[in-house]
Formats: sequence, C-alpha cells, structure tokens
Amino acid sequence: MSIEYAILGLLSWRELSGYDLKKIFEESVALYWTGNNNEIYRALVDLRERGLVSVEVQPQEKLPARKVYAATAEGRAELAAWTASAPQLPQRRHALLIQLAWADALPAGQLDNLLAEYEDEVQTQAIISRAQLQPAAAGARARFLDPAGARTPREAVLWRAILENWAAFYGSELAWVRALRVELSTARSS
Amino acid sequence: MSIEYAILGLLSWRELSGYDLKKIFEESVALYWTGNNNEIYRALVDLRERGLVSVEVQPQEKLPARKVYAATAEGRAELAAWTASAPQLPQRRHALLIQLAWADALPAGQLDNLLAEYEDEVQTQAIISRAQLQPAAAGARARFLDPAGARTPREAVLWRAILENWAAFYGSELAWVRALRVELSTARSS
DNA sequence: CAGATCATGTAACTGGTTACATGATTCA
DNA sequence: TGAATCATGTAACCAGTTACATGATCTG
Repeated sequence: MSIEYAILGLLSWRELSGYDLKKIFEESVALYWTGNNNEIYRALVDLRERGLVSVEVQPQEKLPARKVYAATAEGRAELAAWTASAPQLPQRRHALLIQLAWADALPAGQLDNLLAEYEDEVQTQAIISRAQLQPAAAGARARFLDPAGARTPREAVLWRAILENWAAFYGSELAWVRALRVELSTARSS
Repeated sequence: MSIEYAILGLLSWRELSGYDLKKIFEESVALYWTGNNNEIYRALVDLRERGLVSVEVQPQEKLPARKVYAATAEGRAELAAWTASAPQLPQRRHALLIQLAWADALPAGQLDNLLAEYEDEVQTQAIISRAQLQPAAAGARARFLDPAGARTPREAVLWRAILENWAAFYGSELAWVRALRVELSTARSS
C-alpha cells in the first residue's frame, strides 16, 4: 500500500493541509511513514488530479496560503472500496535479527550491550504506544485514532484495536529481548 | 539495512551461488526480501567489486556455469563491524490497520469476513514459523537458522531466538485478530 | 537573538518490486 | 508434453528517504 490511501483516509475524516498531514504522520505511531514533504505534497497533487480530493486555498495575511484538502464523494467511494479489499499480511523488517544471526563473533559483553540498547529503544516505543491508548487531554483537538475523535462506537472499537495492536507489538518485542538477555547471561555462566 | 549484509552473512556461513541465495531468500521467513534476481545478482556484483566476496566459476557440462561466492577476510571483517553497529528498531508496515481505521463504513458481516481472511493468513504464517523451530529432517542439508547448522552453542541460541521472534510476532498477531473479532461480534449483539 | 513553528515545495538518490529474457534438463 | 528446476542475467518502474530551498512569525 502506498501512502495515498492513508492520506485519503485522513482527508475523509477531516479537512487538512499538507502541513497538517505532515505533523499527523510525524506524531502517529500507526502511520509509519516519515511524513516527508516530497511524498505528501506529491500524493496530494495526484489525488487532486484523480478527483479524489478537493482543495480550498485559504490566503493568510502574513503567512503563505494554506491549501486545505478534503475527500470528495468519489474519494470516499474509492476509500470504501479499498477498505473492503483483501487484507495483506503485515511486513516487518527487522535488521537486528539479521545482525544477531552473525553476532556469535562478538564478545559476550558487546553482544549484551547491543541487546540492552535495543531493549531501551523498544521500551520507549512500548511506553509511547501504551500512552496513545489513554485519551488525550480534555479540550485538545482529538488526534488520529484517539477514540474521542471517532464518529461511532464501532469506530472507537476499531481505533482502540489499532492502538492495542501497536502496543502488543512493542510489548512482545520487549518481552523477547529481555528473555534473550537472560538466556545468554545464564548460558555464559553455566 | 540493505539486502547486502544479509547476503554477506550467508556467504560467511557457507559458499553459495546466486541461485542458491535466491532459494534461501524464498524459503526463509527471517529473510524478508522477495529474493528477486535483480537485487541478488546486483548485490553480488557490488560485493565483488568491493572485495568483500570472492567468486569461483564452476563450469558444468550441460548447464550454465555456477558462480560460487564466498566471503573474503575483508568481507568477514566488514560483517563483524556491522553486527556490532547500533541496533535499529524493527519497522512494520501494517496496511490492514490503516484499512481498519476507515472500515466503520463496512457492514458488520463484510468486516468480519475481512478479519476472518486475515486470521487465516496469519495462522498459516504462525504455523510456518513455529515449524521452523523444529529441526530439519535428518540427513537434509541444514537450512539457514536451523540450530543444527550453527557453528557454536551460542550461535544456536541466537538462531533459535530469531525464529522464536518470528513465531512470537505471528502468534501475537493471531491472538489480536481473534480478540478483535470476538469484541466486534459481542458488541453487535448487545 | 536563536530556535521552533507555519507553510509551501523540489532534486537526487536508494532500495526494492515486477516483469522480461534465455535455454537446457529432469520428472510426472 | 507440460511443468518444475537449474542457472544466469536485464529493464522499467514504484515507493520512500534525505537533503535542499525559501521566508515570515512566534516564543523563550
């Protein structure tokens, strides 16, 4: 899947500028693209050309004009068709596992340092993804996937499930690396 | 990380032709590239140019010559340096989660069909990845990450951990989708 | 005054995918 | 005889990343 459907989905939820989208991508765990300008602005042009989104240019006095995009009826239809399409398996690229395959050449201390560093990083992500399960501060504009911004109870269930999936992913990874460190340290001393 | 280190690692383990590599990539769960020719043959040329692998051309009577590659001393040094490098977080692309974010427009039955199909696919992967934890048939050439092919006990521990990571990944995913289906069906009927 | 924020975009590159191309051999 | 396997490669394309480019405004 390309970033286009993610953008189309967001624009079906509320109207947003390229800059808004960029921030949403940067903040969200679930939207795993970097949110770089190139891709977002090109995707918006493309969606526009295909008639899936509309633009409204809002001139501002002192800042560059905001181009605010929203999904059109055709865009919503296209999105609905896509959501019904056959699910793909998630793809996971896990460079550390390839590193570990050949890491037997490393001294035990260095290997454990590597794993400890990894554990730290994963723990950070686990905390962040668990935090997203908590509702945002009252008064704040609901962020993407915050059940408070959902339009129906079922949508809230789905959004919570998405966040739980990410939390489970990092939780499982954290448990794995901790178990591996224990196993390596006990094997060494036995 | 590019596919190059994965190839260099395999060639540090045993000597292989491009065709052998292709098959290993296709068979292995852990080596998540498609194993397409383009990338493998280009990577081999590149590694060769950088002096990290050597080639031996083995002419065959009736088939095209095999070009058998192996890691050189420099290649092994480069690989060792890479294994010691800072670990990266795994990256996961999960299109279904983006689909679900906007799936509230689907009728309940269609949504459950989608999730059921996903559950099936994940279950297949879960079974495959658990199966790789079993030793290969006696007499068969040890496959990549089969502890039987490991060169030291610690390497066997690492290889098992890698396979367990994949099994845990699919196991966690399977539990998640099952729980979600239950939640959606009970919410509907209450 | 420096750094973050608002707001738009472009250029160059990397990594990876799909499909094309060739041709003999082996097996059901 | 048709499909799978052995064995090499090339061409065209797509998605995504990093870095470049501009410039005003707001905040500490």
